[in-house]
Amino acid sequence: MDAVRGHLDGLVLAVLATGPAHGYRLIDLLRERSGGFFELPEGSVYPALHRLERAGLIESGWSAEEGRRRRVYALTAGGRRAVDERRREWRSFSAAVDAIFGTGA
Amino acid sequence: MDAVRGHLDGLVLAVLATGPAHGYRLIDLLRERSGGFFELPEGSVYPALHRLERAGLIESGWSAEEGRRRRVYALTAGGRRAVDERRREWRSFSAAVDAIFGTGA
DNA sequence: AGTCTATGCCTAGGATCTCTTGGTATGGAT
DNA sequence: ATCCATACCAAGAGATCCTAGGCATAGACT
Repeated sequence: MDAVRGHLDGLVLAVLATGPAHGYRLIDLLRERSGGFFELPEGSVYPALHRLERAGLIESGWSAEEGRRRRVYALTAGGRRAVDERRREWRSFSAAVDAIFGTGA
Repeated sequence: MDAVRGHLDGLVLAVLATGPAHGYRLIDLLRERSGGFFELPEGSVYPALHRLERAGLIESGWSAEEGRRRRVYALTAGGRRAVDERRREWRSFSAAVDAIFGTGA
């Protein structure tokens, strides 16, 4: 999934905008909501989560239900603003790329 | 323009699919056809062209008209196939991202 | 004649990001 | 008892884009 490069953070934020989730669950949600397109390895998603937390866009807490340790992430106020920003950027970007590729085969 | 990461090669191929061009002109075409969105520095585009030529997707020749030296690039047969492939990949990818971002603000 | 700007090519190095590969641990099923 | 899914993490490799330079010619302006 090298094509997500530069867009992964926005995607993670967008999923978390629909509710808190832990890393492993997030990978499932990204796959499900993309119609199976995104099959992201843990080695991509976990670093992204740490990055976003360092940036103050998400925050985490440990959940101990069922005895399984899970780090659950949720958007901060800044994160909620960031989602809208990333979505706007994505729309501009994809419109630009669409214009270049045109309506070919 | 860090967002193009991973998609620049496809964009370059798409522009060259509409006719040969030299590097400097390519930068103009990318800006014009994207409605001013893509303002790519030479340091991004020239390496991309060299990459694509090494990969056999484009080929170049020197043009000396007007005394100005220009390296003009054109798609190879493999390059023409690659454009269609890249466009399909882009469509899949952008549909997946759209699905994740949803129809929010 | 000299200078400036636009055109036109190029490269080295830094920064960032994703992926590969490996490790650790628990819970449930066989 | 063993295996697989769940669940977290980190180190290092690889790829790519940008910054910041360098070099050269043509045309315009002073």
